[in-house]
Amino acid sequence: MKAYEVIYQTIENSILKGEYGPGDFLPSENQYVKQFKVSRDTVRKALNLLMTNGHIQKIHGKGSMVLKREQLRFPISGLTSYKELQQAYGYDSITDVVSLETIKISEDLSRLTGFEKDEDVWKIIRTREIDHQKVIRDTDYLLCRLIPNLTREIGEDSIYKYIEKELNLQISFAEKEIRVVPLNQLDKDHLDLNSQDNNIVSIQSRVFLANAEQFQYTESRHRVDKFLFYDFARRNPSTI
Amino acid sequence: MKAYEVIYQTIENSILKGEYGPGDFLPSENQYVKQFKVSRDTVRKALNLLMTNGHIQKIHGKGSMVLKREQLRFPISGLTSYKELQQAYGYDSITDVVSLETIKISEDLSRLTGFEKDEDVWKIIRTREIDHQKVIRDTDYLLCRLIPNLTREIGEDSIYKYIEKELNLQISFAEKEIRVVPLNQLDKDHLDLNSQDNNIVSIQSRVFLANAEQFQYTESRHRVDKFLFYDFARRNPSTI
DNA sequence: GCGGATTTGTACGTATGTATT
DNA sequence: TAATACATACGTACAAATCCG
Repeated sequence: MKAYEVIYQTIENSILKGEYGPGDFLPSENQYVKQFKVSRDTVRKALNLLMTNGHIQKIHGKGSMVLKREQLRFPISGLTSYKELQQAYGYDSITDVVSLETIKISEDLSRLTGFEKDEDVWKIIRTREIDHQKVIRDTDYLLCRLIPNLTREIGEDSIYKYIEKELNLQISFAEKEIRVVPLNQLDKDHLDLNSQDNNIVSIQSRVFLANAEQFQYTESRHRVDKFLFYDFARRNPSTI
Repeated sequence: MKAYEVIYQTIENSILKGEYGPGDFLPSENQYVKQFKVSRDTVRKALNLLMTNGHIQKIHGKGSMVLKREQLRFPISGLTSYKELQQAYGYDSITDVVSLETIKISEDLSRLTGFEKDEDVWKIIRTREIDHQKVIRDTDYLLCRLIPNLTREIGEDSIYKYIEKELNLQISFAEKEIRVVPLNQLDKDHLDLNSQDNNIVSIQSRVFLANAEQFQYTESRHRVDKFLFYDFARRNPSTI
């Protein structure tokens, strides 16, 4: 592991363990230099990561203050996958693979997904059951060229885990749009809805690898009362 | 202006002008070192900023590729204020100040807003009219201690501009939650709603200064059909 | 209010590692 | 293999904000 990653994780753990609480100041950069026997540059990389992730606020001339983060959030931001969320928060949750097939991208699908026309893609539809209610319906399109094999088992577990751990592809960034749209027939067929519902939350995202190649388009539809988006944002992005 | 900011803006402008299109590679770091007569460290800060803002993707061993960003998005993320959005996208838009008063934070309000009990705050309610329809209703709470004066005129223009330009306070980060909730009576009283609407999008945010002091709590309620959240996110936050 | 100590921010330079072509 | 380009790491110097006596 890289030096700044080791330092990042060490400090993050000490925050998560409560060794430093909200409002406390971390040791100074120079103290960490001595502790880890690295250059200040390396310490600063770790601290800047902690800052962009919302753990601390660096204050010029004072030090690095630990922030209080509201717990038990649903961070759809930052590309966290459903499976990771489920594990992190221990939801009583089941994924059901409704369908799995390969199709060719049409002109309409090309506009929607961002994939080139005539590309071969996997199309997988899944529902997510939380507390014994089906409240999320995902439709994924994944590039066959990059993900040659896809099974129902992978779909029931975690596609992201498969892509990163098995295929060793590096998922890097995503564009995402969130809207509220009318229910459609597929929602009614596959989800457990409330009688007064006429809308659903739609999250469309295009996901890219480190080489800027798009490998996924997803629409994730959430029953409105089960949807919560939490975001931590900096105004002048993460100073560097 | 700082050296890396100058370089950032120069490169950003050349991208926005179309000098480099999607898929093109920027000059290498070393070429920028020569061009701007700075160290490579400084060039890298500028390029990393471009990367976190979604303008480019740096690819190890290859270079910095310009990404295609979908245009005309509504980036509520990144703390952009309503007024800035309006100016950027030229919406035909009017802000109406419904009420403006100072109140003392009660125990309930303390839990909601994150402010300490008994703090004095401004409470300002505003509606936003887009294309001649009132579709957004904002309720802001602002700390009197930090923002001593607030007028209807400032509320009609831009509170953020006032805070940053006039008071010279540095807005730094925010936590934000987005939900879909039932309409309430105030929504019905102050907004132009569609007959079939029974829900509204609620965005709650707590906003902090560079010294980690919270100065604002806002709930922004959007008519569902006028709500669009656009987000650009990196998986391993902005490498540094 | 001032000066000095501490702490973070910016900038420069150098060396080496790793991915791509 | 060699050249190029980005990534990591170390070190130094000075600027700017904060704190305290």
